[in-house]
Amino acid sequence: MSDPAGGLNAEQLGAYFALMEVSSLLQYAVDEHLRADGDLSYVQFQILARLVDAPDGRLRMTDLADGVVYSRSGLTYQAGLLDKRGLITRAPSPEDERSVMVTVTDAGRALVAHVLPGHVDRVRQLLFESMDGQDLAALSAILGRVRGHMRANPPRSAKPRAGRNRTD
Amino acid sequence: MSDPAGGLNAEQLGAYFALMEVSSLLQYAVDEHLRADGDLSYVQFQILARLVDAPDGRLRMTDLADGVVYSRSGLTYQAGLLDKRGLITRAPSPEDERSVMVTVTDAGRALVAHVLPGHVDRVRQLLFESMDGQDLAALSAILGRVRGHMRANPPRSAKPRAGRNRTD
DNA sequence: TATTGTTATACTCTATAACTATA
DNA sequence: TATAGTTATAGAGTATAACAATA
Repeated sequence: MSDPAGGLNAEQLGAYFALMEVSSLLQYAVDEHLRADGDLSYVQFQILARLVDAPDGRLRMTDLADGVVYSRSGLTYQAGLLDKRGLITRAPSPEDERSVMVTVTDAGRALVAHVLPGHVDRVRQLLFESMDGQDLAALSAILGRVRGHMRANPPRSAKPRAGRNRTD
Repeated sequence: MSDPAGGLNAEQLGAYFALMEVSSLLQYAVDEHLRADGDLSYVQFQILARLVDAPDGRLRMTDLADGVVYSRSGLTYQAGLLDKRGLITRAPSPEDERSVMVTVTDAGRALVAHVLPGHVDRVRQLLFESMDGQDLAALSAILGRVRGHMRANPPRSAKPRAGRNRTD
């Protein structure tokens, strides 16, 4: 039942396509809003939001990189942009001189606060307006489980390693 | 962040984050596979897959553009790459000389056939391995409804128009 | 040696506008 | 005039590898 000819049945295929289209449209809409309302990409917003949620508004670069899928250099690039705009500051960590502590500035907090209502509003309008409480509970449960499964089973090389691990 | 004004409750926020993470990881995994196994981006795979599904393996550029969110020039760019590799051909439509008919070649069909099993397998492993029949039915129903809602309510300007634009 | 982060570089992708041609 | 598609161009974003500094 779950593997006809090693593939997906019609319902699974439909769910897959629906998921891709929904997330794509949602991503597009949210990105557009963040850009128009705060001149932020979704990645930049994620970085700021994480910092706002962190104790003292600070995180190490490495901690920031976890969850944001990109490479280290990609994070450095984005952090550079945010730094230039005065939304974050970077300073070497006193505890470990190799690390860089990233801190949200007041301007950064203000921008997140400015952008958040509209952001959340788009998500509600697009994603939740056509769902009732039961749908929400079901979706939460399913996606939560899937997320856990995905985190546990990185398909091949979800994240690049620094050292050995070179086979091609 | 815990109480966004007029926004989402904790469960909604959690579902939103879960959706974004799941789709992001799935997109990443699928993209990686397509690139490794067929040197195709997800967009290119979508184009080829649409053509394979189309009658006679042919579609106009405009028809291809619908559903693939990108701009016309973006589609031209991608089609150019596929053309160069001999996976599609392009020829002016006999019916309407303005249109360009895109056709999958045998090589294009072969590549899709080559890549599809692994593609579908990744989706099954990542997305459906942790779901039972009930989950699948619920997810299908919910996402199908959300998709319909999203298609009916483009947030602002989901697709670019040729003529006059807003001034904000 | 391993880890943290930056830089240099090259490449992919996307969007805008100007352009051609057909209807 | 409106539609279909291409081209030129510019910009954002990402990945890789080489690099420096600290543990």
